[in-house]
Amino acid sequence: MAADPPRRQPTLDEVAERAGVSRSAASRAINQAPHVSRATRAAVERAVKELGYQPNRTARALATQQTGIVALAVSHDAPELFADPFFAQVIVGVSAALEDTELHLVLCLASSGRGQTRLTNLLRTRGVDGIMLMALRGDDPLTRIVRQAGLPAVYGGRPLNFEPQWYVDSDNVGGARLATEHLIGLGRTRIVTISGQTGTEVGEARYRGYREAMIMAGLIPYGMAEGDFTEAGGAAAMKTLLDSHPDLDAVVAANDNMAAGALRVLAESGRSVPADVAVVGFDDLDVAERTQPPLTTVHQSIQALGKEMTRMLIDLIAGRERTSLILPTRLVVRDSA
Amino acid sequence: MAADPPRRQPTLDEVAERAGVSRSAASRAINQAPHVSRATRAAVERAVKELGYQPNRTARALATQQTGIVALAVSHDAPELFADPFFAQVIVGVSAALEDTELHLVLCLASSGRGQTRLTNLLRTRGVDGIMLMALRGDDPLTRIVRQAGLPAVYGGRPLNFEPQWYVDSDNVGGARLATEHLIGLGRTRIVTISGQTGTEVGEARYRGYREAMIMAGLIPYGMAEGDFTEAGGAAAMKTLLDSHPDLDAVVAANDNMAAGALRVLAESGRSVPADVAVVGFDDLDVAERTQPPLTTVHQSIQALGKEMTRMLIDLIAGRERTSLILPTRLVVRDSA
DNA sequence: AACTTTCCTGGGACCGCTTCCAGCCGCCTC
DNA sequence: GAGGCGGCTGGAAGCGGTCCCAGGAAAGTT
Repeated sequence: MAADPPRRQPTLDEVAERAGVSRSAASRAINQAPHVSRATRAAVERAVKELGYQPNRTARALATQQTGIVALAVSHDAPELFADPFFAQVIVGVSAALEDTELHLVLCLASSGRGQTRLTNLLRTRGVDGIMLMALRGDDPLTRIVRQAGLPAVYGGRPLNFEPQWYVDSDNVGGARLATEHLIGLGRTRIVTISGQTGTEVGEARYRGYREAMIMAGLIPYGMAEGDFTEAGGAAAMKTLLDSHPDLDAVVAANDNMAAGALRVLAESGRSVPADVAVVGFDDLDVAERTQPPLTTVHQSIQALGKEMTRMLIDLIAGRERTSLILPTRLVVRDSA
Repeated sequence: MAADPPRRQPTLDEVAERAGVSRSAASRAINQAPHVSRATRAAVERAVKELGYQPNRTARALATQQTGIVALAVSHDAPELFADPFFAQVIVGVSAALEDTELHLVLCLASSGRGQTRLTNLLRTRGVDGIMLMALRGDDPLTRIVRQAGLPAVYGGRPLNFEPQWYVDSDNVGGARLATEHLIGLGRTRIVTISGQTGTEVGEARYRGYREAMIMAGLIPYGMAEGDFTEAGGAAAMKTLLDSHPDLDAVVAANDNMAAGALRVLAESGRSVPADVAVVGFDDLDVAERTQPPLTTVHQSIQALGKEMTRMLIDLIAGRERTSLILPTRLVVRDSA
């Protein structure tokens, strides 16, 4: 089945023998440990080179009790949702952070019951040194599983109703505030918001940011409709708001997809953006550049999120102290506001 | 650093002791091996339950010489390109196939030199039982690395200039033929094509399919411009073709992104689709449903690709015979042709 | 009742590496 | 020149499983 004859990899014993030293000495030399004479080190290095030796990962893991593997678990109702570019961005960030370590990444799509069982096994059998979790709801069984495993765990975003000990999150409140303040600075006062699901932390946080900014400016939160983070949901919410608040002059959408939906409905209703109604989104996904007009939006770096989660996990595994992290967001001004 | 006191997992010895049997007996009972009395099995099962025992993955791996891990390596010039939904689809397929096995997936973004080194190490240190490779160019150093590792390896798609022993590929030639024949069936004769990079197997194969269909219908391949699989590239190619063949009446694009670019340029040039010019794409990505008009395109299931690759790899690891696989494509007729 | 055969059993080697520890050596100090 | 101190060294005990094998008990055969 293997492409080449499965010629066994040389072992440490063989290296030691060839170098004329003991296995312990060889091990020490290979691991750059102290208490190795120059001569020994040189002999071992030569033997390693000649034999093409590579220490066996599994054996080392068994001895050190460290697998050199971290898990990234993505929990989602339907595995198809994994296709969201969001996760790809996270993975790119994670990989970047892993790049200058010896760690490898196992990816767990833990949506189904089967997937969760597999993940549980992986943790309980000590198959990984630590884990990163994304897209959890507060009541997700994964949180319990992870807690029980007693392994370092870093959350991406905060589940609702549960503050993990270690997490990395975008500053959703601050971002929404930024967006709203921008509109206020433009002289808008009848500012409504299209929120995400109120059952999610992101949804709640961005809504909170909008409210805070309004109140701090002495304005009343003018109107709100709940969306579901999709283009269609944004469109529906926009219609509702146009009915209830026909004189609105700006809208803060909790993400770009919904903002795109809102733009579509506004165009259909004959309002011009940004003249009649200013719109700002959130996320700064690709779609934001392609809407008509291009979307002013709040930028958050998903890659950075993945990278920081990974760095944090690495530190935790190494036993270093860490505290949770909230990543800044910034406003990207285009034409819609 | 761990959330809970790192209370050691119970070991097989402890289970054996508690069950009042030897370690070997306990091992046999746990692994459903034969030669275990009902009494022993029951005692062991009870002990396992009481202790919450889970065999240590690493120790087992060392003894069996099987890690229970497979790698999916993605080689790409820039890690950002990983954000292409294509890979997400592959991963979903792979995960689905892995779901009813004990195998786990490690994901390797092996674009950079660092990434390649890491992958090489993973293979040479026997960190995985097998590997799947995607998006390779024929001269990719990975092919050599993988060959040397002597591990079961399955390719997704065929690199140019090199036919791997085991691969799963979509029927690109057949798909492009299907698309072209559809246009011919519609009575079009001045059919041009926007190809992918000629340096890629996919690009070449789809171009070949177009040519074959034309020739078999007694038509001459009317014109060709090379794109790069992006929307912008497709647009540029379309402009070129409109200049050189102003009377063209149909275009076969080697993927949906380029087809979308072509549609845009056609609209700008005042031609109506499909009345003046019929357009068909390839891939059936989400974008195909959202173009104006919705795109007739060749559907290939990327998830199926991932799934089949994984099944093949599992078989190879188990020592079963397998031969490469070419997955069918089918035409999805929408409005653009 | 003696002798196979069958089924279980536990002992122990082994997978390949890390790491503790006692011992050895050379060198410095007084 | 004896005692002390460090740096290296190899032996051996681990990490936590799998699995071969010899042997013992129970069952079946004459």
